[in-house]
Amino acid sequence: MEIAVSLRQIKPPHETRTRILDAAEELFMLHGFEATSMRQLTAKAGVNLAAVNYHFGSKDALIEAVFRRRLDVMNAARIAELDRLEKEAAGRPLATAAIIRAFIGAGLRMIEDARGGGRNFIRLLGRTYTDPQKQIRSLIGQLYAPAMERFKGAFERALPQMPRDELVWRMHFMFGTLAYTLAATDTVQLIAGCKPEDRYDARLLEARLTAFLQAGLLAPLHEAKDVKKAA
Amino acid sequence: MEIAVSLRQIKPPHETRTRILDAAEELFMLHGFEATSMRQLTAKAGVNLAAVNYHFGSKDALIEAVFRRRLDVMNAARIAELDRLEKEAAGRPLATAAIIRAFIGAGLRMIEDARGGGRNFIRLLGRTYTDPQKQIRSLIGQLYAPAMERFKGAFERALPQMPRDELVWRMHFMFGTLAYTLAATDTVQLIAGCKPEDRYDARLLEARLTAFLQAGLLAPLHEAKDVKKAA
DNA sequence: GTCTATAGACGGATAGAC
DNA sequence: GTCTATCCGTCTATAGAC
Repeated sequence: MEIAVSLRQIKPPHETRTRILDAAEELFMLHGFEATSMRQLTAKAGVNLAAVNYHFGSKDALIEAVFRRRLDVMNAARIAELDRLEKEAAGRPLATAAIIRAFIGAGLRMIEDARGGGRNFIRLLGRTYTDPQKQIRSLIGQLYAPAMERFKGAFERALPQMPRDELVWRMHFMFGTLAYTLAATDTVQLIAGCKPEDRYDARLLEARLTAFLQAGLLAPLHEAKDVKKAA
Repeated sequence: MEIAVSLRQIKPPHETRTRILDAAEELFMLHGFEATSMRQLTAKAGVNLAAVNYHFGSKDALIEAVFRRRLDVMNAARIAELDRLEKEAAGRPLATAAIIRAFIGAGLRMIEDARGGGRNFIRLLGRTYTDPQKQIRSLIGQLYAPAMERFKGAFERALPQMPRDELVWRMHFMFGTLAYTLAATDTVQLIAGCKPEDRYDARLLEARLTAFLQAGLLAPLHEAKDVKKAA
């Protein structure tokens, strides 16, 4: 008699939300936030046009939800890995390379998840660090802040001799390298015909990135100490 | 009698084009391509709404013109600097740091040009490497291609012992660091309250970037040689 | 070359039936 | 929760007067 009830049992209560989030993740990655319309998005998700506003309130709120869903667990994993390493080290400072791997590992593992949409998200995330909309960058910054503080502390203990402002810049360079590497798809092919499958080989990429970033973070201090800023 | 004629003499023939390009550069940097409307753009430029289509044909063609105007001279300067260095070296291979400086110098000099709009363009460019629209990335790649080939050759001569595919990846990492550093404005402040004026001190930034990138490019090869790709 | 006016399509959001 | 129908604003592009 109540067909609606039996249908609802087949379809879990939050499936619509999830379908919307997955479709949004992919379309935002492919075309950007502005260029993705609610009509495209709901069509791809196989849900009604009005469902986005019902479940999320607005397009902006949906964008926020897309990032919260993944970033919270991603940064928690980063912090957990750092906790594990520090417990293991029992008070001794960590190796720089180990901290780097703890940071980049979360993103690299996700890039191999092509099915679950993780790869879509990682590419979207890498681009969004430099999104024109201040509101979006600020959301990302807020979601990153706890992990950022945690890793900054770990690097400070690992590199006690490095000036604080230099460390901040080198961490900034590190995020840049990672963000761009995960977001960009064309440059490598542009420079040289690189095998497409290499781009998503997380183990190979991790080795390459770690070697590059470790050397950069540990680089000798530049001599331009005469370039002093005015008070 | 002919007031229109005297007015036209005050206003050079291409001033309208230039005003449009300058306004577009700034608004594209601030809000992105999609979020910038022709109405905002022409209002800011102080020209008529129809002027963009008259002078450029379409919004897409305007976007292309914005990049061509700056990138052509920027990459020509990069190549000229490399020519100069190689002539000076008279056959000996160049130092890695010198090649790096020849590449990043063009962008860093532009970032100091706040008045002429150079800074706007650099931040826009840094973000556009990872633009969602394939058409735009492809344009950028095309405008970069000659300089890219030239620098790849210079690095190959400077680092003859480095495997070609490893070099390509390290150059990719280098572009990423530079692109992100020039495009991003928030991360440095997020990690630590960095003095805002430092972000645009090109000499300081050049020293920091060169130290980081040189070490990264010259890093020992990673040991993951067992990770072989299938044919 | 510059302007006004408008065509014509598409955007996000919502009211209200079911 | 889901759906249809629709409001109303904004968009790019262009026609045609000056």
